[in-house]
Amino acid sequence: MANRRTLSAEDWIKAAFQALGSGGVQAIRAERLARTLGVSKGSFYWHFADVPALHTAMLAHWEAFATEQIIVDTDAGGGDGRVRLARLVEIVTSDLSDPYGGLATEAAIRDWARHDPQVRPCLMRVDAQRLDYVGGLFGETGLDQPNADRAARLYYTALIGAEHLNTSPRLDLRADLHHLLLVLLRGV
Amino acid sequence: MANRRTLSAEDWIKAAFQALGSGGVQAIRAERLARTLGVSKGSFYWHFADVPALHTAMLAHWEAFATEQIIVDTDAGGGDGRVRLARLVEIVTSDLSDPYGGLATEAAIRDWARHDPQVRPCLMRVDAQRLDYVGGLFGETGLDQPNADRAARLYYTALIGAEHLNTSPRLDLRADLHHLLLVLLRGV
DNA sequence: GTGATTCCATACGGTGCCGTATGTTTGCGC
DNA sequence: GCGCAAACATACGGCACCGTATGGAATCAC
Repeated sequence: MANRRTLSAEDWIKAAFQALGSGGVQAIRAERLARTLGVSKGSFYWHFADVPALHTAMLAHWEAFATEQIIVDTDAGGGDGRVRLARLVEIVTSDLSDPYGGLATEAAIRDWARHDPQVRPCLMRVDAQRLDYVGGLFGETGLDQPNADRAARLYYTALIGAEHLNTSPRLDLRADLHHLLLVLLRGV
Repeated sequence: MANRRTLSAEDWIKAAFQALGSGGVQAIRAERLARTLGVSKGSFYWHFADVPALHTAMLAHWEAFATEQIIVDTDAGGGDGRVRLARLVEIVTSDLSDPYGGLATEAAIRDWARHDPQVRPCLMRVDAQRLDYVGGLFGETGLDQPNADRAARLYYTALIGAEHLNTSPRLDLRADLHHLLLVLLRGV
């Protein structure tokens, strides 16, 4: 019983993302999370009005996090646009599963948005911001605007696809994605 | 009360896919489906032992369907490998939502596999068969084996990505995917 | 120290679902 | 027309969850 401090809303949100990643949206339940955190559900209903309130809090956190996380992770270590674009492949093909930013979380939210119209605009904003960022990186390499934008859309699409195909360890897409990057960088 | 015949297991499976596409795996419930079909749940438990039994029946149906559906749809209308590969773009970017083969169903199953280890091998087999087929189409266009395989992996990955990005009507990936196909067909 | 506020526990009624057990109708064999 | 099996309906106990209501400990305000 080392840690006996009181819980914060962020603790609940983090646990909720853990549940989201491992079981989908339906796994986010008040009583279940309470058991995981070792408290009663009375605690939950003090921090949140109800489960939908937790949902919106999660979305707000994730939107702020996911929008800049890709930028921070990609810029870490420096390098020019080409190097940073290549780093995106490593990020996507590595299966680090930390909340909030893990791949399981991302995939779960993308699936969540498919069944909940409230989530869709949030995900669309994140995608749009990321596309702008990736397009900027392609622009840094010397591509003109239309080619950079198209390369960004295709590259981002392939990365999302790889994210959803990582269930199969047989097909290792890392080298393929690097090759795609090379092709796209040629402008064509 | 026009239709008063008795239900078959396929009727239940079709309704279950409908629920899967619109609400995810957790939406597949015996009593819920019974209400949708206008019968009681006693009917369900006559056709299936329990809900997991329905799940396995669904997977068996989907595996047989999804494996050859892409082949049938793509070959419909004929054409050489290049034409058929282009047809894949139209299939993926169109949002026909019929069970079983709809895009929502496909995405839901791909998400289902992420949370249920029993589904994973089924999805892996489907992906492998489709990759072989797409690789064969690229081979028909004159690419050598390694290039055809790599093109198939990248093309299939991008198609899957587009499938999961179709929540956003803003980015119309159709033209981009056609462009990617042109690039991949050049061998490189 | 005591009043208020924070943070949580406990207890409650209600709902939706599961799986089973058993009754009921319908059609077919003969 | 009778037995029989298919294809349901009905009714039951049980579970997991929701949200609320209320009580209690712990901490701070002053």
